[in-house]
Amino acid sequence: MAEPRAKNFIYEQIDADLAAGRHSTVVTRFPPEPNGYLHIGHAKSICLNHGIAAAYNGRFHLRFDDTNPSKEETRYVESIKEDLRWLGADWGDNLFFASDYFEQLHDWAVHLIREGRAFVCDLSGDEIRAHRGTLTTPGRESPFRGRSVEENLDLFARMRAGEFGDGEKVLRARIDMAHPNLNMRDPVLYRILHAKHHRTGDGWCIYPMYDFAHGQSDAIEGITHSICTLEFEDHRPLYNWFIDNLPVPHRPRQIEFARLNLTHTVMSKRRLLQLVNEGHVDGWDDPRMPTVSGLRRRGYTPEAIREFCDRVGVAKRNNTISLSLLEFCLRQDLEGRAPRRMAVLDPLKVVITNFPEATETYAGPNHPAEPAMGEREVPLTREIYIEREDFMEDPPKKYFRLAPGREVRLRYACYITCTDVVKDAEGRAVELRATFDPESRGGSTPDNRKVKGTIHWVSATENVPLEVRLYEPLFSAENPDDVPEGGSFLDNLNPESRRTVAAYGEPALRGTRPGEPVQFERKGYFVLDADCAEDRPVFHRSVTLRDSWAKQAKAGD
RNA sequence: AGGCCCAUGGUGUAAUGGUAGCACUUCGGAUUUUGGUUCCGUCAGUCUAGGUUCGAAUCCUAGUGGGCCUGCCA
Repeated sequence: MAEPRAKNFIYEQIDADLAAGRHSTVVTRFPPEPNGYLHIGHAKSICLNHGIAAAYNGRFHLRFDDTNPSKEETRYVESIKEDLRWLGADWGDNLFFASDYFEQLHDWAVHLIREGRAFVCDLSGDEIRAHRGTLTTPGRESPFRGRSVEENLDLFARMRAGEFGDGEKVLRARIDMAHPNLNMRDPVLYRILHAKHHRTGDGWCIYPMYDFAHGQSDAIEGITHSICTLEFEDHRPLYNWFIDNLPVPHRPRQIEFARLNLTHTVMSKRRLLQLVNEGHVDGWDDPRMPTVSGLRRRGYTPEAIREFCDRVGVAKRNNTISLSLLEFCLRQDLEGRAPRRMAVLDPLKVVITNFPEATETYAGPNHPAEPAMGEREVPLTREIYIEREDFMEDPPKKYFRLAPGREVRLRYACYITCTDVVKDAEGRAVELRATFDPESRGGSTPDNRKVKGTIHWVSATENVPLEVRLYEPLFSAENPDDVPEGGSFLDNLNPESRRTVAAYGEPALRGTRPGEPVQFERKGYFVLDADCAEDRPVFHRSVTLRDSWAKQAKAGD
């Protein structure tokens, strides 16, 4: 038996089932409804299910839970498959649809009717609700509960034949209207829906409810462990009731775990949809969205997401994971593989007054610790841009970047000393004058003098203009729901969540391909947008580098 | 209010009746041609009260706190 990397309570239960001989193999599944896009919470479930199947050398199924034609569309099926493939969750030949089982499910409904365990009910939706009772009071039995098997069979057949309109009748299980678990109070099994289904078309006008479809679909596929989130805990007795009362070929077991929550974001489909519909973001794949497509566009890698899903753990306690863990996983993954480049995001011109007119070329390793990644050429000219924040006219003690009279190293190139500050009418520095030490070419000097600061730079004449998008969390509050009485999570939307700047990059950036991570030295990891025009590259910042100076400076004020 | 579930540092997660560990975060230090990386260190935890036991984070009871459930959604 495989030794799982992260042992959690689900593995223990599976071990126990295997040890008791209840199963000889392990089969899991990911069962999305094709009515929306996948988010990082789904990724956790995918990694869990796929990881378990892999750990036990079992099978992993992708099954679309498409029992509600009024909400589901083929385009969602495609995007979900794309997201799974990208995440690396391979379902092999095991692609299924609950709608493939409609005929079998229907036969099982007939079976229940024959056994006297299901009946056709004419009550309206409102009446069923009124009969259901409340959390503290028992429900009342439907007046149609006592119909004969023959009448139920006839009525159900006519429901299927399309003789009734939407909502006129439903098929319900006959269980217990006084059950403390409301799911057991004669739950609806089938409803009438004259809607075109994305796969079965007009083949059906009655559709099974989730409860009647899910467990039986698991049983049909031989799923051994049906892993779902906590809110289905109350459905487990019903799940088991169907398995107990139907001649199903296998006996799956439902196990619940706590869904993933992340700070500074929302995770429910409803709210994500609201963000898109109300234009708070550009779309489902907006790089600020916690969707799989948004994270992908932001520059997250499947490896980083899988590592994250591994690290968050699996338990039954409600949890909220810190966004910093997600960012940590990305940095960790990109650190070793992203080629280094230089780009200036907030340019300040520097004229190196004693620099020759001709361009000089310096070699910069693509990675400081991986010589195998090679190097690229970086042109240095008399006029360059540096980051505005890398100069201070009146620096605090521990600032070791450029200041009047101070010397810094231009990364990979040489030392410069600031000699003059050119200011505009408001006294703001608009240009610096500097001199360079010809002895320092290559980044060090024969006298071995120490230069504390190394800053990045880009030639003012040999560069690539870039559009760069800088991101902050979509919500400024850790918990977007943390609002005063009567407020909305939208009140916590971060107005600074996206900032677009015009930047300059070194020429080697021209060779970057969409989706390929790069590190802009000292500024973070970036990714070239897949849809931008070739002559106007757009880079998204995936994540910043850790910045202990920023922290120190902030603590200083 | 009825049923079900949950409770370990700031966050997340281990310890399965026998020394409370790991990771993220925080804060420090070393190294560094990225204030990055790497390395080392630091702060900090078993919800409360009873009980069982030689011994309880772990088992039992009660309390407290939190989550879910009254769709012909999934």
